[in-house]
Amino acid sequence: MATVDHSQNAPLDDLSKILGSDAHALLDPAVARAWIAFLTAYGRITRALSSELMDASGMSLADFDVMAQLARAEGYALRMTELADAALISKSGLTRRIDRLAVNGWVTRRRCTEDGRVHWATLTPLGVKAFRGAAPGHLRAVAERFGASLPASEMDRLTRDLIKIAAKNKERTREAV
Amino acid sequence: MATVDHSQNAPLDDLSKILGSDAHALLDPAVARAWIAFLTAYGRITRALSSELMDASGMSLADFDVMAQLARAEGYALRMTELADAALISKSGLTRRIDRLAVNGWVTRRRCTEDGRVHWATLTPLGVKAFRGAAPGHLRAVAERFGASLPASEMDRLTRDLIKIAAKNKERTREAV
DNA sequence: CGCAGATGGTTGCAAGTGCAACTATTGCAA
DNA sequence: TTGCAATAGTTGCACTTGCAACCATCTGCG
Repeated sequence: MATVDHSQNAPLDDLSKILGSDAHALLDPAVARAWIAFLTAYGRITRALSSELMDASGMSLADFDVMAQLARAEGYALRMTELADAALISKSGLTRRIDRLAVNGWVTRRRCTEDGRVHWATLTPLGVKAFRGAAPGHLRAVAERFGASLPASEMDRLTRDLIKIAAKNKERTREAV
Repeated sequence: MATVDHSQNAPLDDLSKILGSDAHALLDPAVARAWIAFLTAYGRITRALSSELMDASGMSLADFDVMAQLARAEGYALRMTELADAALISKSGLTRRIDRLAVNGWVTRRRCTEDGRVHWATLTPLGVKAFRGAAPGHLRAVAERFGASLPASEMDRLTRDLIKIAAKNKERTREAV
């Protein structure tokens, strides 16, 4: 899940040994450092949050995401495709995730009467309860692990930077770099 | 891979509906926005880089990471455990990844003569060649997708922020939030 | 009508993953 | 020496995942 390096010291200098001195021309060392920090931060924080959430609520991070999407939706319901897009997972991944959530009784799948192709995933009352149980601990954990690392003034700037990065990579199709 | 929300507008306000007004007490809305932006940026960028790398070099992002670690190591060799730590994957995951890289002829596994428990994973000449072939495109893609999103002045600040976040989550053990 | 093409979801498959249990080897102590 | 604990890696297992192929349903055009 990480690339190039994970210690914070000049990863590109190390690669110059094998790539030659044009390594710096390919990737600015400052960008390389940021990239490594990004991957490291992501890996550590999701690993920690994921096991905390699983221990506390028997819910994977992906489960929580899907349920959170439903929780904020009108009537606690979304079409499968909408939900997959919102949760950034593939359609097939969602199909099986909903299967599992349905086994827990947290979500139901209803065929749409107006368009027989469409299925609505809906949070059940039990699912609402499970989400209400899991959310406080998880949100607090995000606050602790992610929010508390930076002063509030930095947070908005970080958000802006990340949104720019996300925007630049919005395309789902990947044409030549 | 995302949590709470993926659109940029006030995710916590949406959750107040189900969690009650104390949602804001659990997680500052500014932090929630940053968190969502973080997850979205990560998901999009790794997805894009991953398929570009695979198309161009038949190498997964994880393969590249492992090979990059070896590329920067003394003699292009590392012990299995060192390598697993460096690449942030589990020992078992590394065992199997090295199996696959070995099938390609990119890496070999040698038993250490001094300590029979230890195995050295080593980049073969073919592996060096493969890495040299893959790296320029991948590094350029990182520069394009990640680096080019922000002015150079922002990049260092972003790095500092991310390092702080990573540092806060360094522990491998997860005690109560 | 009626059938081609688009759209929504699910399933087959071939991976990848981590945890826990296992094997091999070493090091140390009685 | 013998034996046991620690260390390095691998393997069994159960679970996820995404892609591509597939089935079901709808839409629109002839």
